[in-house]
Amino acid sequence: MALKYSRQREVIKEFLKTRKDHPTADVVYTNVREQYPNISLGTVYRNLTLLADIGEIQRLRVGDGIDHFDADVSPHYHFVCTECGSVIDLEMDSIDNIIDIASKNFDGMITGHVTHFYGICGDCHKKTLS
Amino acid sequence: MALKYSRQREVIKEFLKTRKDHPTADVVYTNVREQYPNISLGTVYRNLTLLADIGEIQRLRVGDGIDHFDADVSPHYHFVCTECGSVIDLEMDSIDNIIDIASKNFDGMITGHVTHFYGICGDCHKKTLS
DNA sequence: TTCCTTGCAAATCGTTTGCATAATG
DNA sequence: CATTATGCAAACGATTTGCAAGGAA
Repeated sequence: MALKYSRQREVIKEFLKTRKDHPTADVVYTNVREQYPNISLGTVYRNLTLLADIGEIQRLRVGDGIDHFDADVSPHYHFVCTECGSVIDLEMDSIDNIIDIASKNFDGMITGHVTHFYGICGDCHKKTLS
Repeated sequence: MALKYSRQREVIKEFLKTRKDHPTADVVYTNVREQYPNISLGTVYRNLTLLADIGEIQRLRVGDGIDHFDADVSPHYHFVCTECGSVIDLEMDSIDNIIDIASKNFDGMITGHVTHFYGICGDCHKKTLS
């Protein structure tokens, strides 16, 4: 179970840090391949899963059926544009109180929630007007 | 594009109405097959997709990678047990105000949100104690 | 007769896994 | 040397699709 160093894992992690658009595994693969031509898709998947499991990155499921990855593991929310599909970070106040609201009439224990917002992003909205 | 009657579609819709546990396409298939032995998986998928598109049912993506379906299209929230995977309806006050909170520092237009809660359901919690 | 819907099987897509080899500690 | 990680390709599970035949309007 002990983790050993791997160049591939470092490159993947570094690449993810440079992006704020929450790329998919395939996008990671394509890009990392430019600096590391021999890397395989399987290795990318294995490392993304590993990094997500140890909490160094975050796996995002925003409803399009494809996993996205985020190097920012701090709690924050995402917006998904129904027009272009882009995934954007939202700067917003905490809404953690919704857990209390949801817990009120529930006999189990709620430990977390997943929320993402959708609509039209600023860029797509501008294009609609022109 | 005009919709024509189909026995299969009716049976699928009726079955979904009898269940409040948000079955997957495969569960729908297996169950409908008992009353309609010749129905094919493809037909089930086609009709679930069609019904979701015209708003007669709801497609649920709760993060397990498998689509669930819900005959209740009224706005409500779901709880997912991390122990047994069951998807349960929550009776809770509206949290629609989170859209306003999210919109505050955002330049696009937010039209909706998806939220689901997770934790340990009542049943699993009881089993843990015993 | 038009054309929507079906059953079936093959295809697709994202993701995982087995295996022999390479790299790390 | 023990063990973890890799590349490759095959396998996987959920879902979609092409096609010829069946059923509704």
